[in-house]
Amino acid sequence: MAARARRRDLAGPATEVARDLVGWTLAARSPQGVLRAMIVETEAYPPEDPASHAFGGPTPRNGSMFGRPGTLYVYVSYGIHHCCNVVTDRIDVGSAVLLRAAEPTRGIALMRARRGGVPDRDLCRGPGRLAAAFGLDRRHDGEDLVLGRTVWLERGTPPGRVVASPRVGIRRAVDRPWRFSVAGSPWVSSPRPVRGRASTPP
DNA sequence: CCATAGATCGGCT
DNA sequence: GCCGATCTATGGC
Repeated sequence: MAARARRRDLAGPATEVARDLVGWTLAARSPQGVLRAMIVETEAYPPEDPASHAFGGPTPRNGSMFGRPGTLYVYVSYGIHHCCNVVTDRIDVGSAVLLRAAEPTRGIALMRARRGGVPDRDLCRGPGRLAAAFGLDRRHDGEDLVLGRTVWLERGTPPGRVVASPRVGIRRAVDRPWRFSVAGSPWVSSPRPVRGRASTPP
């Protein structure tokens, strides 16, 4: 059924992989069952990007960003939330894609339980919410999404046009349209992409 | 619908 | 000390 993401699918410039990952599925196995959600929003953080955690070189926090393509990088945001990234380039490069939002497809009951009765639309709408719904945290940092049996990716096709827009919540390099999302999807986090940036909305 | 405050941790980008 | 790749609750229009 679902074809797993291969190493070569995830290897390459973050801007390209970020666009490719829209429409793919993030999957995780827990004692209570398998969770799946279709990725509808990503952001690229290439190595030369001043807004990237990897910009200043490796540290204990971002070390997994410098791993192989397909490595999972999970960091703590604002001391409370967790955010999940897919490493996309060769070892020691420091390039990743932030998973920002997804449309739940399997294990929705478990996601609802974990997310405390929020509307279904908000289960995975936002990077912190996505990590919470999947139960991912710093313990999962550095896991291999290509060979991993608890967290992995499956290839897919976007359900609509993929549009580019400026990234959310950063102050440096705001001019780079490195946020990719499914145009018009209700599962995409706000602010919604501005029309007419790099692609045309429906 | 929008704006704002507070939570709470690690890096200094 | 300050600020961030965030989210939630609350109060106002």
